Amino acid sequence: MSIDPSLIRILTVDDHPLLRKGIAALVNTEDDMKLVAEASSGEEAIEKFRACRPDVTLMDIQLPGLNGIESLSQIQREFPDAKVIVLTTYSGDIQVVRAIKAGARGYLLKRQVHRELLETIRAVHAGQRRIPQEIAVELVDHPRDDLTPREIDVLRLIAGGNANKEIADLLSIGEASVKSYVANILSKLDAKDRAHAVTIGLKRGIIEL
Amino acid sequence: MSIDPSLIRILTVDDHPLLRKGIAALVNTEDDMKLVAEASSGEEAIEKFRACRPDVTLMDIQLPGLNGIESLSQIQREFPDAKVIVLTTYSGDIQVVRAIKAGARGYLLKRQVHRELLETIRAVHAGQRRIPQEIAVELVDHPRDDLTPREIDVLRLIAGGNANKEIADLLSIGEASVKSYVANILSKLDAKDRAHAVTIGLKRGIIEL
DNA sequence: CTTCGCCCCCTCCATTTGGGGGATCTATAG
DNA sequence: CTATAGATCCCCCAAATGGAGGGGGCGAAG
Repeated sequence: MSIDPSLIRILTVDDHPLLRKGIAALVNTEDDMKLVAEASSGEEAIEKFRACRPDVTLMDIQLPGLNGIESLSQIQREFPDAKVIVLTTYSGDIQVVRAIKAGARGYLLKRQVHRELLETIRAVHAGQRRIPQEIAVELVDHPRDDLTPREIDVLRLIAGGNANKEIADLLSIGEASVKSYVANILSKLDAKDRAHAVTIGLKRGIIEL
Repeated sequence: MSIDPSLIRILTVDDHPLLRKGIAALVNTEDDMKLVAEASSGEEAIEKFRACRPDVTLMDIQLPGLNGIESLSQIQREFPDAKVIVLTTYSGDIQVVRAIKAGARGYLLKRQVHRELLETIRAVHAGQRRIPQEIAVELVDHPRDDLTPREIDVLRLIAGGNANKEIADLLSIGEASVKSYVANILSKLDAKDRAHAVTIGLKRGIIEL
């Protein structure tokens, strides 16, 4: 029962069973990799990580519920040398910045993946970082301030079709405050109006549908 | 080289290679199914369909580029007895209605899929239809008119942060026309304002990010 | 301690939206 | 032919928006 030191033990985290199956199928055709666990939520990811101590973790950041980045940070806190590769569907995503800040070693778009996935797993396992150029550009293009929690609240309510006054009531603040939040949001997101802000917020993963 | 009549020959259409791999892995563990082709775009789907004449086609409707529903309709036109199951990520989706109108025999959310996928494949292959309740409810809740092409144009431009006057210029029509389109959009989508319309449009799959 | 960021509140005002109407014209379906 | 649906345009008007200022408190980080 000795452990082959060259065998890369992998944990996958994704809420789509089919995607996990796809990763499993891909990984298990490789001699030097082995899928040791799967998780479908942030909480489960943390549990499975504790239990298995995988060499490399492949993690979707847009998980149902609240976490994704959260569970990534927590894993990093507990296991500072955890090697996590983030998988995502969309590229233009502020989540990327957060993921990298939270300690992700690699970043991949679900779309490309084939060779890249295997290469990235091996590179990250070898201690390297793999952030695709496409994403690095994003980081330069949008060094923009992240929205504050309150601003995100407001943006979410905007997306829900609430007028400033309604937002004010819902948040128990004055309409004037809402207006200044909206102004900040538009400025930070470089949006032309609230509808545009919604589009950008969704694109960047600041809010969800 | 005789063809086993009980063997269900399957074509998968999805732009995510990993997802196709997942489906492949799942399908190939079943004795009565065989994956005979894969496509990653609408055009490719049509080609592959012509070439392979699969018994059942699993198709994602949110394909890159323009098609999805388009290629489904085209396949149905050419091969009226084609059995297509539509796969999608999100549920609240007007695409569903279109897909069903276009001749889809089954409808599945990527999320659930496991048993359901196999069951649905077999059911559809046997000539049945499989529209989950969850979706059927949508159809009742939103028997709403689909947006007209022009309205969709306008909605897309709204999402891009364009003011009515800008939309008018971009479409080379009068601002008054834009205003009436916007009014129609708000009414049809049951949206409170343009920002809300964007949210709903994205949720229903009328427009994309 | 002092600064800075976040959060809250305010006023004034031009511009834009959105909700009522209604009116042509064209193409297509019954 | 007639009805229907889509695309285009028009008016009026109340309400909301967004852009420009301003101020103040509070907590964390320097």
